[in-house]
Amino acid sequence: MATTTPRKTADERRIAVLDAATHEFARKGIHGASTEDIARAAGISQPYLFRLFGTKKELYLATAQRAVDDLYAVFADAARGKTGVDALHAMGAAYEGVMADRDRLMLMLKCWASTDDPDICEGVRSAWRDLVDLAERASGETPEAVSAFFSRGALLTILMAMDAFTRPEPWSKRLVEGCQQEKTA
Amino acid sequence: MATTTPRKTADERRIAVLDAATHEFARKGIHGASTEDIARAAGISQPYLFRLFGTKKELYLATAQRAVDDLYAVFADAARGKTGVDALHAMGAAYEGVMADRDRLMLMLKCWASTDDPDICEGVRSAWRDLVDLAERASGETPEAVSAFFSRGALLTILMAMDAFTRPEPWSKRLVEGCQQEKTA
DNA sequence: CGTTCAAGTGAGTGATTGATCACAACCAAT
DNA sequence: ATTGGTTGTGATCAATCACTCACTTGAACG
Repeated sequence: MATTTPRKTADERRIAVLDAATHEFARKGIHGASTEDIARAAGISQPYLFRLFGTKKELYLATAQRAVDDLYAVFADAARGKTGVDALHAMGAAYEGVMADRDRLMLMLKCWASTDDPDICEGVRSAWRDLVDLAERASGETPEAVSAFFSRGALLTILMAMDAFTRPEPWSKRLVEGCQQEKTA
Repeated sequence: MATTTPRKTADERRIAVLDAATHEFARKGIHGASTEDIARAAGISQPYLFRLFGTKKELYLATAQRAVDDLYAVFADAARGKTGVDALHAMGAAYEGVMADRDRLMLMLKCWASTDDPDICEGVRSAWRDLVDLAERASGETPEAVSAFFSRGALLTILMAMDAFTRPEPWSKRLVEGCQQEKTA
């Protein structure tokens, strides 16, 4: 009656753990989320999580890295073959798709706010450096336009973090609309 | 030889605790900071901290509330007697002064990213509602202008969180300059 | 002095958590 | 069938943390 236990490769488990960790870290942050909850959500035991990732912080860094790598890929795909404001518009439109994945965006926002840990801070800086470089190279636009692009992204991310889209209010709707209307004049 | 222990009022102690809590919460967040560290930094024992604030979360909410109240007062002062874009410019200039207080800004950013707790989330929403209302009423500007104002503030806050001002890099300088140059055309 | 109330703390507690280690189960190859 | 490597876990530990309780110290007042 012993049920056979189908095994999976360590890489499959790693992905499952990263998925679970994205969800948990996005809600409770690195200090609030527990490795036990993550392991349970990933369907493995907690000791095995440490075997796969060594340390809670390493797991956190890996989770954040995957999120930002995905975002970079999305932006690069969107901008491919486009130049100027077209590239920025395409990236902006792509970001709206990214925002559907609330966990991933919340995780990144939490990272941006995690200045206490130098390793996390360094990862965030290099991620932003890459994203800014991509936006500048793909669009060839002025610093003003690039800044406006990232400014809007920052505001939209914060608005999404405070549930402004699932529980909209007049003021938040106005902010979002003001964000989307770009120089229609 | 027993040194006299000069006593202070509970309100004085509360302020000292709020100061210490602002610093600790700003760096490590609500889950990462410990009440013992906060109490020590405030110069009192940890049990007395609980007598003064009841709960760690209540202390966190009080700390965040004070920070946002201060910010609101700064904006209201800056905009007093001004209208239109002048009001927004004055508020923007005042925000640069606010950014000198890194702890307060980091605390607010951490709050914006704290979506897991409904109480904190509600406080953040009402704080933003007040700030947006103030900016709209004081300036009377279009949603586009108000959104641009808050967008820039969001980006600058995130940039400050990742030490972009104390450890500037070319890409971050470009972003900041692009933020400051507003419609010079 | 004696009373009273607020300020303040030492000592502890139950619960959680990151991390470790010994050990078991499964599978492929010789 | 034995070997060896990978997957996977139960049990446990040392530390930390939010929070409590009993208790003490100081000051103002009659």
